[in-house]
Amino acid sequence: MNPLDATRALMDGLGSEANVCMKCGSRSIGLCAPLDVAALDDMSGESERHALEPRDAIFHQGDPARHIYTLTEGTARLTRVLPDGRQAVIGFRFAGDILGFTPDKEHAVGAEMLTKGTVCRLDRRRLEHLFRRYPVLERRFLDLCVKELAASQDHILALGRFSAEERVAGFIISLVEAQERRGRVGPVFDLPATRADIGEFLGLTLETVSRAISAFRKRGWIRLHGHSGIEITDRPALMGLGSGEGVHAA
Amino acid sequence: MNPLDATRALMDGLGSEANVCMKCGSRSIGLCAPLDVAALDDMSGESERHALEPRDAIFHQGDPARHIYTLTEGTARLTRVLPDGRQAVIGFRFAGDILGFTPDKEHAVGAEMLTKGTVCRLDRRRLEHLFRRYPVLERRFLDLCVKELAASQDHILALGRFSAEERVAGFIISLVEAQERRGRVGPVFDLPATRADIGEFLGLTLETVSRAISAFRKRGWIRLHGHSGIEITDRPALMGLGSGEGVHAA
DNA sequence: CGATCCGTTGACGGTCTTCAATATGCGTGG
DNA sequence: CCACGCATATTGAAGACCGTCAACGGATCG
Repeated sequence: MNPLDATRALMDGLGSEANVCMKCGSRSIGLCAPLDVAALDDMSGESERHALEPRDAIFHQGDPARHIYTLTEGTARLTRVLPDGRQAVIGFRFAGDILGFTPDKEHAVGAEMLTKGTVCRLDRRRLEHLFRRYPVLERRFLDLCVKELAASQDHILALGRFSAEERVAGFIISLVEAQERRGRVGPVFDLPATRADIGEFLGLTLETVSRAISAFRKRGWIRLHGHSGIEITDRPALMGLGSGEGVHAA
Repeated sequence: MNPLDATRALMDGLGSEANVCMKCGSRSIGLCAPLDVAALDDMSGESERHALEPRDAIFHQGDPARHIYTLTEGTARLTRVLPDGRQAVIGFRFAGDILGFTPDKEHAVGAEMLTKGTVCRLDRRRLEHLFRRYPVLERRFLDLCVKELAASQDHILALGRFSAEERVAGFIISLVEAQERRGRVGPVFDLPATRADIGEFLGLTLETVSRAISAFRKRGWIRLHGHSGIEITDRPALMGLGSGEGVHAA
């Protein structure tokens, strides 16, 4: 995997294929891809939808892990907090991604909405049941999980070795690519996270993120449209910086 | 999971149960735990052992992923390199851990020995075959993979939010706990990685790692025995620092 | 016994954080 | 529709932390 794909894959998280799941509506569960119609029916029949507002929690760190969720609309962030209150954003999740899957008793991370949206909730025991009935589903979880792991490792690489501007550039590119993979076309893309959210994801302060974005703007690499619109005007430049083709050339 | 467990679980990686695998000898493959004797026999019959020296590569980043490996003796590191040559150590692996499992065509990380040791090599197609014959094995991979993912997320948290000393303290604690879980008792533990390796794992330079270790020594928290022996003399202090009970108290 | 690798320590400089002030966009209610 | 107020973003200045460069010390091995 290209290091540029780091955050991209991370943010895609579990499930990013584009096919339609019966009850969940327009956007799909990547998981459903290998299932036949009967299985989809099973799965849909056992899930319930919930509408959520910005800042609503889907689940909290430490909650008993009784359900898994599919984010069907909107954007969410995964967070992890330390005993002393410091917090990090572990990743962002978009429509089609899966949240809260763990073999543990409790959720190790919390999940909160950044925008309005909806989730599909599936009881964990029912998922186990589905695993037994459709073994291919379990294999799919395994594959997605390994992909996610690779993405996390890329993020580790970025946090450990990238400068502030490199991280922000990589983040913007991954955000754009994630939206393109979901069918977005226009030159203006969504920037659903605040500077603070981005900073907590990249291990930077919000000021440093803001300065990096301003620098890109001044160099003519991007243009901002309001508080949540971003246009890429020099994609190669951003990609070069964000994928580790640093000055430290080999 | 306690944030302190971050690196610990990461370093344990896939597989840490203590039971004996037929051919691999003394230390076990965690994977084998749920299998019966016939299955173990199958698995052992299809693997081959390799002896390795320090700095030997087990596989390189980009190699076709044709095998998976069980580290049966010794310590290894997983590395990932950037186009410009910058490198990060993604994690350390110890006896009993699994290396190189991926659904992708190529290895996304490289693996090299830090010490002398041996690995058990299993053809990937044979693993797929075993998955079909013993479905519980696949489920085990999934669980281990999710655990590993949680560990990576803790490492992300550490890289993004911990100071240099906090990271080094957390690393030492996890190293010690990993060895204790493998049955090591004495007050003196093994430190199989160089300052440079530790630095590349923690996103620091070797000098900064050295300074942190010196600081702990001067505070009476640890004592060094030669180049690869470390004794913990004030464990609560190290644990407090390494688990994020920072000054920023809640 | 010299060579080499690894670790330690010091001085200096850069990057990013911190603290602070100001500006801009956005929603609300007049 | 415009004015107001709040949240978010921007920008500046100062300083902390860590990286860089460099010299030295100690251990191991041939």
